[in-house]
Amino acid sequence: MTIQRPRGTRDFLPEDAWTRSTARKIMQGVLERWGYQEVSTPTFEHLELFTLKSGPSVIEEIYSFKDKGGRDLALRPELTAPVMRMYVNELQNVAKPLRLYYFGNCFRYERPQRGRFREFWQLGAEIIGGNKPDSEAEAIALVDQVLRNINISGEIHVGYLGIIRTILARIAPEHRPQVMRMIDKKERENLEAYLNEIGADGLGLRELINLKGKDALDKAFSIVEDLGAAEAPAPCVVSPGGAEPSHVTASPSSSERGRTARAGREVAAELGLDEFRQTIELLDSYGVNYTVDFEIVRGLEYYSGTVFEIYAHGLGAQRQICGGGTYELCRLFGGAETSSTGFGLGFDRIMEVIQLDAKRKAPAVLVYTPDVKKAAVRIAKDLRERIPLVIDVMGRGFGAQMKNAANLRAEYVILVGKNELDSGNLTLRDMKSGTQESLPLEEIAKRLAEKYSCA
RNA sequence: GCCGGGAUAGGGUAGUGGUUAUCCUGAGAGACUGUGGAUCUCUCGAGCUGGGUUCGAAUCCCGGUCCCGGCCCCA
Repeated sequence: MTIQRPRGTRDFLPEDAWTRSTARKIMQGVLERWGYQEVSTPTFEHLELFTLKSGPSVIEEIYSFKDKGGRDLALRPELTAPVMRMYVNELQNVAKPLRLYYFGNCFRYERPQRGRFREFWQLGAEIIGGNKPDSEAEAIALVDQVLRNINISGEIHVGYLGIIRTILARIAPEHRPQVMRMIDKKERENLEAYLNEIGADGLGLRELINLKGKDALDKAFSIVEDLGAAEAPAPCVVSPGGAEPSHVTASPSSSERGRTARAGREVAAELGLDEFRQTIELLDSYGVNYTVDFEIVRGLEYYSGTVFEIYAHGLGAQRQICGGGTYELCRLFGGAETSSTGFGLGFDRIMEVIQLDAKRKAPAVLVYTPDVKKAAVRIAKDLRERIPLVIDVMGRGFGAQMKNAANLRAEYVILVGKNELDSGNLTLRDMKSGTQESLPLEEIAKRLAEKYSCA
């Protein structure tokens, strides 16, 4: 019996690995052109980093362990928390905004299924300390561009949490997590029944989450105007999984507590709905195709403004390939509060649907007669300064080397034997056409370098 | 954690309780020490695992592992 891979992990064979790294390079190219700098953090962190962000219930889904010094550690289940930890630890004093991106493997203890593994890769970006609408539009436009560059089309759904938080404030705190969960899970009937049961229908919540597409924003304004007529208690915070948050995030409007009966426009301003409108308008300027969708809530308390998700077609049950939004995490990790906008892309799900035009080019092959092996090795070493090239290490004869070169799908073969060494020119063979030319080494290197540069 | 379907050479597969477990592909050697993916010959290589039923199990039954699809969850 051979040793198997651990459950939920994968091997990437050469072809897969090439596709993955090619796609990653294309995506990183876009991020670099938008001025984002790559960062990288440890594969494991203190468990507390993740429970602080997502609540103690995440321990169930995390690979955690005690090390030999008795420390509680965890393989990272995501990368936003580590990156923000790094920011708080080491980058708080650099000029804002800070544009960072990351690519790395993450680990979750979950039941594997399509598009879900125990070791998976995330690529994401964070823009720290920017002006909210501008940052939000940039983040969404950026991820849109990243996906375009690898020929992935997805539906971008953009939502906004300000209004929902305000409506939730009119519901008793013990009911809030459940309501939020039902919205997130799109359980409409359950939600309706539950709202009736707790006497919270008529707050405009159902109307709000049904708003989709072009007119959604205007209609949201009118719902907010209706809200303005009623008393507006303090906005609330919802904790994940019903856990009690020990780290309540300050809401922008908490100082407004107690004020009553305001005009709708004022409420809208206070909720940042005008800011959301700016975000939307900037998205139009960027030329992004999106749908306004107030049903996107991303059930987590640290999201504070615009939130968005992207869904790909042809992926089965796990079709979300991107999630992001504006959040407040710095204070939670012991830093000065700074709002950030970011997104994470599920790299593996993207790899399930990606179609790349390019294919890996096979290296050139240097075929030699066994009597000139030592000279052939020196020539190969020179050529490798410029082009990918392999040489026989099996002790094969000339004919067998040719056969092997053909099997490798090599497009070019360089022939070296006594004739070549005597004449000072090498023979370059084009394997497709079968034509051969006698050329100096330098000329061959130059020609092939061109062929391989546009790979 | 739950439901359903699977697992046979490196990859893809056939077989139905009973001889030496099929076929394709792959890999290595040779025919062939200066010219190709062909051909021929030879070689390598397999019933996930542990129990049970049976004279006999790759085949039937049970447990486990892993894979696939879905549920739960999804930072």
